[in-house]
Amino acid sequence: MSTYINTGVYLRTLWDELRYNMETRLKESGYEDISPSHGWIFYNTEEHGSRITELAAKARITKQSMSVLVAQLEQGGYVKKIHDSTDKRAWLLLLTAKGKKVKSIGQQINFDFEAGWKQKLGEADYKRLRTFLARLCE
Amino acid sequence: MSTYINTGVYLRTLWDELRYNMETRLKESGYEDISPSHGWIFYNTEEHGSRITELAAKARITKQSMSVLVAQLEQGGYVKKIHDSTDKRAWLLLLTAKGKKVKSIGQQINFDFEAGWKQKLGEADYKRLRTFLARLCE
DNA sequence: TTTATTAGTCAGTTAAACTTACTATAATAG
DNA sequence: CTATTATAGTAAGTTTAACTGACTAATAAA
Repeated sequence: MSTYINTGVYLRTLWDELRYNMETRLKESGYEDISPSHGWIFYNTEEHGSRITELAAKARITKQSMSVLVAQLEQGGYVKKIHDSTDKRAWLLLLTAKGKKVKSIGQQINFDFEAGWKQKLGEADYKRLRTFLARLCE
Repeated sequence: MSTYINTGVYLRTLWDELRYNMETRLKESGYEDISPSHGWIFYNTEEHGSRITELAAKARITKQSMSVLVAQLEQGGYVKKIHDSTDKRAWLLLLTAKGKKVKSIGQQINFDFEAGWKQKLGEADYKRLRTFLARLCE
């Protein structure tokens, strides 16, 4: 009488493992002032610069909350703000060299962790899994 | 020059959609005193009863934090605590009838949402996806 | 030119985590 | 059989990341 396990439970379990790993590894690497919510900013800040309002909307938090997170990263030297030449009210958020380094470290940490998944499923099935997930995210 | 998207990004995106849907639907159904953190308790409280310490460890939060969440659910009438006959220090947490109802509503909400995913991938591929995820969660 | 919208800040609040310190019960070691 | 240690849970206070409401400045639209 095994009960049906919602797909979301699997997603949550795996996402949680991944996030836990990231926190642990980043702390080991000496980045103690970065939290998962900051991580989102590293990942979603565009090369050419992103607006706070735009980031907030994508992250589904208020612009005030995003302002606070950004201010923390600014203090840590991970991001900087420049004036937006096309709109004098607006700022553009950019990753600094330090920020870009952390971003790539983070991506590598996830990539390494996911290598364990690849091994568990085998190369072919892991690729299929990724295709399915990508289709669902479209 | 498309860059590799970490699998975790897909997981997070989908998990986020699901959670957002759950919050919206539960509120619509009139359950405004239940948050995602409480949802975890509904899902993980065993039929025969669970200890706070045990739940806290599984959820990777402190027992104090779990105590607070449990107290809130207790006040809402979703759970009750009974003495553990095998250990006089301990309590066993149980879902009340109201709690069980909310749990099944929640599962149905997710199931309905995931039906959209099933449709997007097709029955066969969705089943494969679930198998892959289940294997990774083992 | 007034009015509405948009980008962002400031001040204060809430929720869910945290830490440190505590009580009560149980298990174990001398 | 006591003394110590471990475990279950509570209490008080703190931190963090979210929130709301009220604001300024720049821009767009009527």
